[in-house]
Amino acid sequence: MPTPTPGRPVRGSSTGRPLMAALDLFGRRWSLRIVWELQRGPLGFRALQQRCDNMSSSVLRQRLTDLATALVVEQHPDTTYALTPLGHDAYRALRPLVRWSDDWAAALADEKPTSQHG
Amino acid sequence: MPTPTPGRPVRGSSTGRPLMAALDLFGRRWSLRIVWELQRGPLGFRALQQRCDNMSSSVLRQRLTDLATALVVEQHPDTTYALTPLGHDAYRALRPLVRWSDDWAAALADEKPTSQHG
DNA sequence: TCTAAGTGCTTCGAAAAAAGAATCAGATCC
DNA sequence: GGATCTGATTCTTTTTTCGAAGCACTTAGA
Repeated sequence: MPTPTPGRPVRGSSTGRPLMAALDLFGRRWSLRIVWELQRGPLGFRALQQRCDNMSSSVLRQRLTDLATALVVEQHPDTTYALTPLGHDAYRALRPLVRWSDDWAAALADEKPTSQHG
Repeated sequence: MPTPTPGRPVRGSSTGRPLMAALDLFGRRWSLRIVWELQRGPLGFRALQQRCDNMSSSVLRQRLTDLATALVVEQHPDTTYALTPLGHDAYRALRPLVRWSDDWAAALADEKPTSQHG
């Protein structure tokens, strides 16, 4: 399970296009979430795990390795994990998704109202 | 494997926050890619499959169901699949990722040059 | 009508990834 | 010493994905 890297073929794409590598990296479970949770500041392994709804520690370890290899996350001397500058950029790139998810929630609530009276 | 829906607990989050549902939806393999490929116009099932590096048809079907339930994708009367308005918004929200992936590629190339001469 | 090729879609066994709990070693505190 | 944190590993089970094969249907041609 190699870490996706631009310039080389990745899961689901043989072109090596950076975007495809990014889609592979962030298409892995918990990747987006970890970036999201680290954005507010460095966290220790267990604290991060708790922030991520007590995700499996084995997977967390794997994702941290992936993201560190991808230079998105780094481990500080005090062993906490934090976003690199590149990681913060990734967060900013992902930020419009928050806005979208709110619109999405509104649209879904409109489409199928959750058993409200009217 | 229920489709993530804002307002209800999803894989990896019990809060029902829209963002967490979105992270679950797009954290599934191929979800991001499908939105990406459909952005240029409607595609039939097999054409879409080919665009997605011949991804497994069983997973494509599952993802299309997920995305359709989430009102991100819809099937036209001629059986082609297309983004809904909400889907196009999602694409726009994801677009900064392209920019980032280029920066990312540049940073990685800088960090570990791929065995170039000098 | 038979055949061939193209759809959208389904099924199923195998492989890969994730879940989840137990555990280890080191540090800290009492 | 004993309890309790920590980061990290290992192992087994469950879930997800893969990937090939096949089905039902449509179109086109002989």
